[in-house]
Amino acid sequence: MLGNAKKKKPNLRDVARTAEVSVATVSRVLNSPDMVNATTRARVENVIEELGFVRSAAARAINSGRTRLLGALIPTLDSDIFSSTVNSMEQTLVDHGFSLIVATTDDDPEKEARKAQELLDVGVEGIFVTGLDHGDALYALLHRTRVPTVAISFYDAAYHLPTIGYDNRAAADLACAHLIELGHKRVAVVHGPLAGNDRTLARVDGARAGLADKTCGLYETELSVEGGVNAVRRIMRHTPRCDAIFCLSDVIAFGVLNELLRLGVSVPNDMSVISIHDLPAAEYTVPPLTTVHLPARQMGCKAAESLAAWVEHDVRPPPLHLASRLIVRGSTRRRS
Amino acid sequence: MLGNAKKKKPNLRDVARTAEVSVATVSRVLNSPDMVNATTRARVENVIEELGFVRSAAARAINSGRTRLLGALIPTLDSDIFSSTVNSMEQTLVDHGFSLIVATTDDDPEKEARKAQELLDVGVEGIFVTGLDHGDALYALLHRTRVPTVAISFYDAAYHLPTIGYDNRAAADLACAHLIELGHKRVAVVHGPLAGNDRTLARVDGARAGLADKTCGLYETELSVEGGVNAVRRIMRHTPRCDAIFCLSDVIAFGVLNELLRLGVSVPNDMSVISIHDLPAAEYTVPPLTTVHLPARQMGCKAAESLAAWVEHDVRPPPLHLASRLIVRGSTRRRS
DNA sequence: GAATTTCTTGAAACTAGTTACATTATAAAG
DNA sequence: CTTTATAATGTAACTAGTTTCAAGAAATTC
Repeated sequence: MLGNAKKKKPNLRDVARTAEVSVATVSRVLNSPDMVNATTRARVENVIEELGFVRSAAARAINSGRTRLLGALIPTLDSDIFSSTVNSMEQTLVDHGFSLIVATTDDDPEKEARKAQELLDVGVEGIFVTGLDHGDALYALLHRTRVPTVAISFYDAAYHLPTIGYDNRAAADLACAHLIELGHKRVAVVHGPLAGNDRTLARVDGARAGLADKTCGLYETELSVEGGVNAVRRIMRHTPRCDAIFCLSDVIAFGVLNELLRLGVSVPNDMSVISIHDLPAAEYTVPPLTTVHLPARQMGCKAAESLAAWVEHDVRPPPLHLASRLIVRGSTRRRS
Repeated sequence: MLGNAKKKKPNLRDVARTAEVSVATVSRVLNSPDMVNATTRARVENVIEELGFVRSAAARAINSGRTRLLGALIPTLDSDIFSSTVNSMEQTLVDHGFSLIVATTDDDPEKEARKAQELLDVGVEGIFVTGLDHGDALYALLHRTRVPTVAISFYDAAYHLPTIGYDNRAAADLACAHLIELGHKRVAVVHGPLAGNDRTLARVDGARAGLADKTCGLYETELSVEGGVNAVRRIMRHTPRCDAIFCLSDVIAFGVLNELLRLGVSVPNDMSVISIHDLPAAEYTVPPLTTVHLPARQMGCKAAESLAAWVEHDVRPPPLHLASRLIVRGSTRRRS
């Protein structure tokens, strides 16, 4: 079983020789069968089958100058936050004849630049990056190679790359406005890691501005359910008298909700909880989570279409703002 | 801004001409700089920089016969179920110098075969498939092209492809044994769609066998939190007197837990809930979820290593069984 | 000072396809 | 029975790199 792969794989010339036709004819059988006489075609097709010939993608690419490959630089797939976006990206891209290479960066600029180089090495024709804040190495690379690149998860018309996403600051504002309108006075803000994460940073800015003096502390934690659980423990130690917790991401909110429940803190009676993202599960928590909906799928879809069009027709897409909107459910309540 | 991409991108020959050296020298500067005189190298490097030369991945691939691309056929990324596996796959693959193309199949054999063809068209050297049950078209394709392929999410030593995964049936058995040991008599089983999903099917088989006459109904629902919520509603209508709910997937269990809480059914006092997967969030539900741990990350990692080695050194990996184990937390309790 | 070794470099032949152009044969039109 | 059109196929030149082999120059050894 080990040594049966000895003979190298056949190429176009091998097929041509065996079928006693020219390479051009074989190529025609592959690409425009109608041009080839039915008898000849059948003979060639038999030989192809017989030899197990598979045409080299690289050789095709070299002629067309096209690889039909796009790359996505994503912080991580190991979280609901990006996986749905990547999913819809991939689905949309297929319709445009592209394949998607995913590369995770862990929000590390160095890793990101390295992976970007790798993407270019394998020949991607376009790149998706996440957020606006990237290392100089990446910018230099993108500039040098002029690869079409769109930035997702963040809308900023002034950015030097087309951005397709939502306004993270505005999303935080929406949530804050809701809390204030409900009469909240002491809001704890829980957010994921700030290091290298401009999306979170923008949300924190939005929260700071929107809450003004109604804040009672910023809590940084991991971007996970566990992170939310831990944050609640800290909040209860430091500012037990706060009346609302604003989570800058749904996954954190899930943990917060669970831990509050465990501690016997009633949501929304004793504590309001609000968040940003609106993951599918947000509708089914207890109580259902009030959150700012971010159109993650739509973003994946639009970004895919934009980059595909850019690569295909050389038209740089305009930045696209996807509106976020507040979804009021049961985790927030008016204070008396 | 539109018309500046008129001139085509420079190639090796252009660089050679401008730098007044041969193509071989330019190639050497790129691949083995030490062989080139420092002065010449500097000159060539300047020209490369100046012209913005980027070497064609396709042309390189054609010579090496390598694309360093692998493809993964995954039901969906839009769920925690596969995203962590894909994430660890990608991370591991990078260390071996491969890039990963993801292709989602929605558990549709036709879509899967189509995407497999697309993967081969772009030149992947190896493929990951999910589960064991695939369409004839896919098998034919894999057989014809002899691409190294490993099947994940399912261990079966007898399968014609190397499998790397856990024993889904045994995982269900583990959970059942626990329920029975706790004295449960009436267990409702909630599972995701069976159509084209051999993993779920195996778990259902395991549950049927393990539970024997202790079952009180099989409930099929969507593989989501919402699916779990809906299932509870149906269970309460049809078999309100059951004393345990066995969810064949954590995401369903999350919904089940939430809906039971909303209905005031105490877990584990009135109802035990057990599940399979052990997603990170399972530790932080209320109560913490008793579940069978599936080593999803480890699977991604091992699968990546196996396929990388197969492609690289032509050694077909042996099937690999990853043990699942019961994690007893707070959602199950002994019946009196 | 001659012989040998090492360092650089280039010409040309590869890799595996696609495609423009030429050629031949057959069929239809005049 | 030519002339013209059409279909089918082949030749060879592309695509963009890598690599082998040989040659020339410089450095080292005898």
